[in-house]
Amino acid sequence: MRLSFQKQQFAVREDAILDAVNVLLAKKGFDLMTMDDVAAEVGIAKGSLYKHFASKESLAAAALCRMTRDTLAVLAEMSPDLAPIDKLKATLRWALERRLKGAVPHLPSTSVALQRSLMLNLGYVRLIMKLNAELKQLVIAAQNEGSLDRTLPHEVIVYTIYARSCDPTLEYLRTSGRYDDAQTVDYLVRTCFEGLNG
Amino acid sequence: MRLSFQKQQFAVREDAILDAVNVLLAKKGFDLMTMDDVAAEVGIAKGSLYKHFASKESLAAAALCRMTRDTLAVLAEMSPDLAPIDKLKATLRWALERRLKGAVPHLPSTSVALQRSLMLNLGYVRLIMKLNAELKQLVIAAQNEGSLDRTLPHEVIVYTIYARSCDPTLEYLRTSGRYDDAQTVDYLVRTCFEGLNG
DNA sequence: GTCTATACACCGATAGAC
DNA sequence: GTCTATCGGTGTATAGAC
Repeated sequence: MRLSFQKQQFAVREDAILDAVNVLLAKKGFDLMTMDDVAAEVGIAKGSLYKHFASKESLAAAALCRMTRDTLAVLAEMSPDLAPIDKLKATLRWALERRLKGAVPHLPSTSVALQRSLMLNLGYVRLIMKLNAELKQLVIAAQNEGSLDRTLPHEVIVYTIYARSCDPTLEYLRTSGRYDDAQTVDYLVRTCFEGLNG
Repeated sequence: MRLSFQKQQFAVREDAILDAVNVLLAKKGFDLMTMDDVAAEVGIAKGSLYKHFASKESLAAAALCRMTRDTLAVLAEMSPDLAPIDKLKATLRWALERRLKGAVPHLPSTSVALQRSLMLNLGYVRLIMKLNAELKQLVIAAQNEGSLDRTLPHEVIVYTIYARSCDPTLEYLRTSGRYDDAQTVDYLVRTCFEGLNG
């Protein structure tokens, strides 16, 4: 069943809003992002935002949900032949490349206020738990293959990969200007899995 | 030359203010920390804060300067017999244990606003550059000894250690409640240097 | 130097016309 | 559903009495 023209327009507009939110979250963080900023970036009035989203929190939650869904889609589309360890590396690589393109990192550890409200958002919690479960399965499979340290709890591994995907080192290396993007991403992925000792 | 009683009182009061700032920065982050919060935590009036510090930014900068000085002191007091790689590990371990005790992480990657103002604070920049220089020397020495990967730029190594000291993984593992503090710190230090592959 | 009181600006959210 | 206008609340910083 096709969507009506109005519904399509509505969906397109909403996607544009989420794009703006993504840019602003990456640039200023949740606490410093204002609804005026979002409205200006989209090019609509502030009041109109509230016809699409009930609050600033739900706006951010929607943007983060979309990104989590994208991550799940990337995982789902990977070749089944790929080894678990390579799937994990590819996912981290994808997340870092996406951040380089201006996307907000996965875990909004930047704002306690946002974290709190997200934990109350059922849709977001459901998605993040699904992603956690898939990553956990990959970690366990990689441990069984011997490509990840068997003595580490999978929590430690999953969180460490998450953290690396949000790592400020990415920004620091980029602003230093000494390495191109591909090289930077390589360094981050490699040191995450192989360590600094070499 | 001894300080007058008044001067001593002033210094003690100022240290108490910085303690409060440290607690609040760790708990709420810079953007959400208010001067009312600080005043309430110290137990003085908000107006009095401005007799000690000119602005919220300079207040946060002073707290971070104190912490950076502490880090430099820890480095200075280490036994000269300790291998460079072990000094680096011990420094990371110290930073993580300090965070577990409620201290703010070194790099305020949590707030773009704070980062900006800090880069304009000459005192802070001088301290952080001194710390960077010392860490860089340790990294190079460790690379020469073969205990750190020689193919990695020292920038990558130094930033990665910094990032690990601020890593949200610490909070996640703690709130999971599955490991005690010592175990948690061990996991973080070990995976940083040895990687996840084992 | 500490307090109370306040100036001034900004933000999230809403109201109401079209 | 989009706009303009505005309310209520809060935050930084300052003024002025003591």
